[in-house]
Amino acid sequence: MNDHHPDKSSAERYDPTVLEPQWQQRWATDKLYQTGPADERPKYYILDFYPYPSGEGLSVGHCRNYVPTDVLARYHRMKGYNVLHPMGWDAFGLPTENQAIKTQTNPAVLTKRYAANYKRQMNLIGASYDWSREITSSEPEYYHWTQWIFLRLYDHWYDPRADQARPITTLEAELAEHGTAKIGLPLSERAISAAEWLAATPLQRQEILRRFRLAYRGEATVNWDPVDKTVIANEEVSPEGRAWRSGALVERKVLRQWFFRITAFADRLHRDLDTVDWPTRIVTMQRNWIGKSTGAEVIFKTEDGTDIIVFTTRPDTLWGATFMVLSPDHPLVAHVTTPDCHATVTAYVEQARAKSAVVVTVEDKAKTGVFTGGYAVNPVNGAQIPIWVADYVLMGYGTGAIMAVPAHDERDFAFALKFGLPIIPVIQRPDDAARSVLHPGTYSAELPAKLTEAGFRFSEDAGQLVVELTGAQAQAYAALVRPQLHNGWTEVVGAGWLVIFPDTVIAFDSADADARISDRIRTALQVDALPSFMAYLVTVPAYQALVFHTETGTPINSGPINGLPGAEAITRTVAYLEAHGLGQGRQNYKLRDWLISRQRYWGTPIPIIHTEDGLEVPVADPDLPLTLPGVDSYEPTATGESPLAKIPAWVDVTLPDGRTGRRETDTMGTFACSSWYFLRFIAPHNTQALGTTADLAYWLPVDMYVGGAEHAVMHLLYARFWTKFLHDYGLVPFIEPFKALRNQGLILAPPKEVDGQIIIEKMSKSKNNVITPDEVVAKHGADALRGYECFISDFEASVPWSTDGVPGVRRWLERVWRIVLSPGEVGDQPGAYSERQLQRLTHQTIQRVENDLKAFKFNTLVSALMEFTNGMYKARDAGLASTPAWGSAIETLLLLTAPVAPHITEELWARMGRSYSIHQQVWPTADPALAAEDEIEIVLQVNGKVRDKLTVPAEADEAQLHALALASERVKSHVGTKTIRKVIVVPGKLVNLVVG
RNA sequence: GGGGACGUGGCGAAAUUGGCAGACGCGCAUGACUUAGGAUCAUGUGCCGCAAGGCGUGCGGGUUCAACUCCCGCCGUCCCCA
Repeated sequence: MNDHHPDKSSAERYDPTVLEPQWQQRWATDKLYQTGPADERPKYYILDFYPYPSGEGLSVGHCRNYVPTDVLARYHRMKGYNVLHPMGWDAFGLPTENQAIKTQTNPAVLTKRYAANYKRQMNLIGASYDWSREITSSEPEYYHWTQWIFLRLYDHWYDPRADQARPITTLEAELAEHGTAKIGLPLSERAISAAEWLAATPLQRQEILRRFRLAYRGEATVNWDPVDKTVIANEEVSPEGRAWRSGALVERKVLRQWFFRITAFADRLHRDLDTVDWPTRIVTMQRNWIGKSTGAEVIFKTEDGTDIIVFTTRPDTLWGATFMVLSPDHPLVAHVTTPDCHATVTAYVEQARAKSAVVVTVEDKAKTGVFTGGYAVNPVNGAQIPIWVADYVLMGYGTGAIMAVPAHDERDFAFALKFGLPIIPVIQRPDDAARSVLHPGTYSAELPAKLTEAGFRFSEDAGQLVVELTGAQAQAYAALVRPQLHNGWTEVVGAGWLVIFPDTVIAFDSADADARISDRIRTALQVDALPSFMAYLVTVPAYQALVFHTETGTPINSGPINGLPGAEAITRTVAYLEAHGLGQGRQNYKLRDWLISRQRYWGTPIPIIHTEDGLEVPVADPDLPLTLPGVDSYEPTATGESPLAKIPAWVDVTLPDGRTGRRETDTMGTFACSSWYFLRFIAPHNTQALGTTADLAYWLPVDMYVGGAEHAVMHLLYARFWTKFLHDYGLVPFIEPFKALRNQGLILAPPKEVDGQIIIEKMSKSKNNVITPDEVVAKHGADALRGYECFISDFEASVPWSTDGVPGVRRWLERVWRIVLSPGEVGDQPGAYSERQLQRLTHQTIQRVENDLKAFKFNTLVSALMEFTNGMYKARDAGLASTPAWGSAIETLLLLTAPVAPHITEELWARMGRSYSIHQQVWPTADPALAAEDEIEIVLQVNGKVRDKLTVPAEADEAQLHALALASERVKSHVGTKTIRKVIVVPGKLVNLVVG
């Protein structure tokens, strides 16, 4: 190669717009990225969240994850892995359907058009997807298997003893023999006897099995989206009660809907989060969503012996339960209400229903509730406690009934104060803090001196004494104070809990004591009504911080569990309840079953037929896929029925046995499709099966799954659920679908200045600030775009797009271009850079790039390559371009850069006469010996400040460094006459002299 | 209200996890070269100061020979849950 005027010849200039399409075409022709079958190589399955194709196409923000996953795919191919890197389309769903209605176009046509555009853009940026495995969830070849899984779920139940899903036939056999006796149902669920099962009609049996099937149709109060005219899942409702997609205020309706029994898998979904390499943020969000709590069901009996089951996470506070609260929807409300309370209770329940029918609101409203007139018995202490109805207890959580322990639960405390119910502390404060207030004129003049003498700390203000105590001192304090009280009373509050009158001391330890204390105080205060002692205490400012706590601790006033440590108090109470038939331990979850019904056209049809006599008949496997009919109008009906209901030719069916029926007209929400798509990439064209177990076992789980954090709960939770079910079913041998997960940060619009203020907002079509990959590629090429997508910032950080960033990366690529094609023969700075240095840089860069890839640090990976390139310019100026180290450096630079910039490296590889394709070469191996430094720079500090730097052999030991540091002139001048007190030597790093 | 994350030059950001703060890039400045189509190359670029030197990772404390990093308390931004 020659050095004559290298830069100006146009043939030599880097022109991505010419070379990129050429190589893309060649790769496609050669099927370079097509993944073969399972083989002996280790596999690497790297997957992007499959996108919902919209008419707007991809922005540079969408490429934020497509580029890094592509880099990883290319890297792993070069490392010798069998790489699966597929792409498909999440194609069913409302946006496309709404678009179809608006434009009077078939949604399948729109989907094809949008997906084709996405695919074009992905190819434009050089993504190496295996397009032979492309899937589209709205096509019958795909949703055939969505329906197939639905039917398997329908045909299974969850056996809590085996902790796995089993065929429904096993349940039927068990019901015929034992009923539900051995299944371990929660107390709050109605048991079925074998006799009852055997005597049941088919319709009754269907109702019983519905309680167990993993896919079931149940009546439920659901979230109705009045804009999209469909039901949506709880997860799709925002905390403000708005629909996730449409933004409409959600209404509540009672409808028959299809559900998946995800709650059966709640514990495994919670537990197995321990086994995945996911961002902790996402793991925490999933845990919170599942909301596991451990506690107990407790049986409270009403006066007539009816059981009311409550769930509590704090069985240790049972002795402090001074009233009960039922949800307005609780079935026993009418039963416990006495005739004279009937009118108020009925009115309250109706009003509560009306409130919740409008909006799902935040639970922050004022406490409301009414007394039913009924009483229940506290099972552990026999106390009669009133039963109230209040809307702060929700039917959907726990059992819809609670025992109220106002001394240790915030909502109960507020409720009890508002309605004058007794509040009895039953858990010792862990800090044992207590206080006593002595009012002016109630105590003798000698008391302050006596308190001081006895060692009590107190403050005095205008004759009011506030004494700081511990619970342990309460009795001694009472003995000291009582003789000095000549008027009124005082009390020990917080721990120790005593009321001290001149004539007696009363322990505040029961509802009974509460009544006696309140009586005396009421008389003393000369008030007409004082509902409870606590109602008085909360009016004393000095007591406010001490009257209430929610911590676990040692029980007091709690009979047999008094004095036990908190955790043991809970287990002992549960054991006590179980031994006496008063309750049982139980896990509870906030997670609700997954509502899958959508009253819309553009979704997977649910393969169930309803016969005239009310029975559900699943569509037989050979009749799958059950395809969507072609229709002219996609408009949803306002009645809560899907548009499919208006197509008799599709809806009305005759079964082989002659019965007639109607097809289910609800379709499945799109989260059903996305709950298993990662499995279909293994066998996208298999018409006989979803996939074979052997292939699924080879390719899965997904090794690296990359997408946005907005799917933290819904998609990832559902996909995990289906995976666990298919594991129990025997199709797949793994329990978690996604081994590792990473979330890309958002790319925002470039900052713009409006009225002197810098504004950064999200890219959106409506704000007209979207930057497309098309425009960037046209200007600077795909490789520059890819490089900048990597370089822009840490992968997980949100960051505005900078229009100046791409040219910077492009300049680097041009430098690579020139250094490879026109290295020059002689440099003008001979000796400034050594061959050994170039060699070291080469091998250090291999190490850095590889480490950065493993750590998902694509930004520092690119800067390592830039530094490598800069180093090569230095080497060239030093005249190293014809050395062996040079050739190796050039080759390494191209190989390391190939994943980030596949086009330019392929072109340069070819121009160097190397064999096609660079993407099929072996990744270079770093030699630690060649990467090692033989000289390093050591920092010399005096009192922690850098005063000098030394270059020393890398292996210099502590003693040598010590000596060199003391010999440094600059160090000496800073030490001066001061004494050296200490010398810290960190070999390879620094020497710090501590003087003074 | 509870939980979590973050806060570093003019800008995007690095920092092997307690050891030289600001790598790399953008921008800017100066120079070289050139009939410049977003050129290229070299040098410089945290702040204050003529300098010696000092000050610097949101603010205030603490631990340590040594703190962007660990601890405590504030302030601010964002996210999740109520």
